Amino acid sequence: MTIKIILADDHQIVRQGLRTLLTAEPDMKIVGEADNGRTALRLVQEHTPEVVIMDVSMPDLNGIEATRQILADYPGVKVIALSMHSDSLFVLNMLKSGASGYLLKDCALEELVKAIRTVVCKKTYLSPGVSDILIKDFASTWSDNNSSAFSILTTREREVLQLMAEGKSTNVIADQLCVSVKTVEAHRKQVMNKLGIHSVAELTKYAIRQGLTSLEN
Amino acid sequence: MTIKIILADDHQIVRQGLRTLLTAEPDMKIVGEADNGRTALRLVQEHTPEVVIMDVSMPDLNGIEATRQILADYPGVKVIALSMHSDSLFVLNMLKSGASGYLLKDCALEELVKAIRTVVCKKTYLSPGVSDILIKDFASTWSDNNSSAFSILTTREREVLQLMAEGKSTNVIADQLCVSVKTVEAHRKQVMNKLGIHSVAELTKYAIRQGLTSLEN
DNA sequence: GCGAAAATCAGGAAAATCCCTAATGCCTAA
DNA sequence: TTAGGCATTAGGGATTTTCCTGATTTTCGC
Repeated sequence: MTIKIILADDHQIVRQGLRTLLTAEPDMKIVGEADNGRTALRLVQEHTPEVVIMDVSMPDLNGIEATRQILADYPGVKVIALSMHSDSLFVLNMLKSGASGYLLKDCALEELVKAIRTVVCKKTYLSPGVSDILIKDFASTWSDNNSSAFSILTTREREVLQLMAEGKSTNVIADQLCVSVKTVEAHRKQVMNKLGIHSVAELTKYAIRQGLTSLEN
Repeated sequence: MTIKIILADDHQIVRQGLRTLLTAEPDMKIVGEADNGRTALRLVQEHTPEVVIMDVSMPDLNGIEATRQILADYPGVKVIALSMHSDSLFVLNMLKSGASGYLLKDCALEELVKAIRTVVCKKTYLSPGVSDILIKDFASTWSDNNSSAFSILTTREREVLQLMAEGKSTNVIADQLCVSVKTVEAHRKQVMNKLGIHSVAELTKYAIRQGLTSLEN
């Protein structure tokens, strides 16, 4: 049986590399490619793949949020996170969102094949080094700190927050989400109230700390 | 001869610890304490100390900027940077600003005494580990990348940018700098033009990358 | 000193934000 | 099954901020 795979990464070169590698495997087939989370979401609905290779930080809709939404609708899909940073916040948020694996981008390409085979067998796969991060972090701050963005904010609110933190104006956000400016304003207001933060600058910092957006881009 | 010292750190506990340690040295005297860069600046004018112990990230006016301004007026003053993070951006910007030493906060307190004695003898002192960072970084990205905030923006513009990135409104910034709102607006506009960035969110990210503000606070 | 750059400020138009209100749909507990 | 809570959507009008243009004073290097 063929394993259907979707690639989601905003760097074309990365996608090319992965595609080349994976097409060499006779029992794997890439059925779709996305350069942002929103497209990935749509492709999953279209193709119901077994596995999604998901970059953590992507513009528009990030990998963490995309993973949450995919798994809410398709709990059987296996998501493997792929990231440059071994930043613990990203790793933890990604795994909290339900990812089955976490790979660092500097790992050997062959590792990805191994990871895919592992997760389709209902197991999980972590890059060497990632598990260390987990242990260190669980031991310290994160054990019961459950006030992350993912428990206080609604899905829509997180979306709006991310877009704000990416520097988009209310107008642009409204367009992108296909709702009125007023709605976006309402969400932003709600986010600010919930977090007790009333400036875009501090909202941006919060979003970065929570892994909703990154310092780059 | 007594070495006059000024402490600038926004954490009271840190200042207390340092004070306790340094008062044990018969030839050293703390002549002033500040919890932000602006106060530090004023204290230097008042006391013309030999040494300033300067935290890198402080609210209102950060340690990097404060160091620049102090050394512009008092080139003989020795500034020793003190920081939690061994983040290379902070280290490099601090040293570019003219600091004579860089200590990590997790070093032994006795190291500070050693550092002070070293810098007053016209030499420099780096925490073990900091020099590694320098070498690694100079080798890679930083060799000629001179488009940092410190070469494009004026002093005033950096001040305004930092305050913006701390979430302060134009109004508050104007108050704090004792100028009119219109002036702050003009500076912000200028900053945005120079950087080609036109949203507070992205300005904030830029400021973080440049070490003008930190993710906390 | 002199010129360029920096820092300061004003007025009015345009845009974004804030505050209040409210309809709709969905889920849950009584 | 119905009432209530929450998420999402949205409008109107007041308020605030931003944007654009232009101008004066201050500073600083040569």
